[in-house]
Amino acid sequence: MDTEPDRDSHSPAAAPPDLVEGWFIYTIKQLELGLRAPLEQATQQAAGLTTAQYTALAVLARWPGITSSELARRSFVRAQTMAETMTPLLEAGYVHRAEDAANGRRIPLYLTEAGRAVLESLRGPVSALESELLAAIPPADRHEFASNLRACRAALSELPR
Amino acid sequence: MDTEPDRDSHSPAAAPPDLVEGWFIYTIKQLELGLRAPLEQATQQAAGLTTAQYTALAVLARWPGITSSELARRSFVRAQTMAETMTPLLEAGYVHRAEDAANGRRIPLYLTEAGRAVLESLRGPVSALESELLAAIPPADRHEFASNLRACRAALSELPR
DNA sequence: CCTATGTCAGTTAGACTGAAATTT
DNA sequence: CAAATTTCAGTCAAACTGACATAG
Repeated sequence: MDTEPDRDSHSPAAAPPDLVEGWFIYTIKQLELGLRAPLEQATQQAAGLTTAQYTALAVLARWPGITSSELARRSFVRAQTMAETMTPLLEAGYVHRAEDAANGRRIPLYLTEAGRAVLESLRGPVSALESELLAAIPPADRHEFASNLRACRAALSELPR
Repeated sequence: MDTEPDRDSHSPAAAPPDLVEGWFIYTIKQLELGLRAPLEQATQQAAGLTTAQYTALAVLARWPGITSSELARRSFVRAQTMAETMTPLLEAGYVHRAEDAANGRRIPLYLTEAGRAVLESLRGPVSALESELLAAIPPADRHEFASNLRACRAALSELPR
């Protein structure tokens, strides 16, 4: 698996094995691309959601009362993008906009019961997909793997703009 | 970091902490989104490449003689998408199309010297970005982390279509 | 005949930038 | 006045589907 490629005639001096830096970056990109289709299928047929909407709901489930802008920052997209993602979720009644007494601009968001239900309905299909990938990791490594992946995300959010 | 969110009034019985499955899937998505802008900036200003083009070159560096279709499969995109990504790289002279004596349909692809050079010129900026993220992982874990991440990618490529 | 590669064409989800109004 | 949130509007890279010729 992922053995070294053949070094053939077109590689005069044979490129150094570490020519390809960025393995982490493009592996992440490949994973995201590869997950896109099966996740879209799962979320679409189980709940009529796009993956962007599913992700927004999932993050919102962890951070109830968050605003759309904050949700955008956590998700590494612009506020305008998140607003577009949220619109159908608000219309579908999966998300509720509350008023913030202390700040007229902030609009805290919450999952509704319907929103929680739709997320719950996706647990099966999404977990199944996730499990198939995580099955490739030794059980003893999984907790550490998860925390390291989250550590990368945290580092990413602290990058200079 | 990533502490438990407040359980507030809108969560009547307080959702179970594991309501949000799919942490792996949406963390991957967040990482890809968060990496998009800084990577685009690095590749664009150092070499005038898009991230898709950079990724194609990086994969091609590891698998010289691969065809566009095979490259597409490895990258989890359709053949048509990869063809579009390749076109500017061929025109720029970063990639060379060879003839396959054994099979008139297959067109093996190779990095040219210019292609290798442009990849080399990106090592610095890309590694810098990558290093900032990987710095969040204990050095002793890094090798294991890399191999586990690749294992997930391998599992993904073996998913039933 | 069936499959895979390569190519032309059109489409779309989901990001982006720009700009404006509102509030702290 | 500066900074942040929300919203309207337009744009774009980069994926998608469909169709078709050709090689094996």
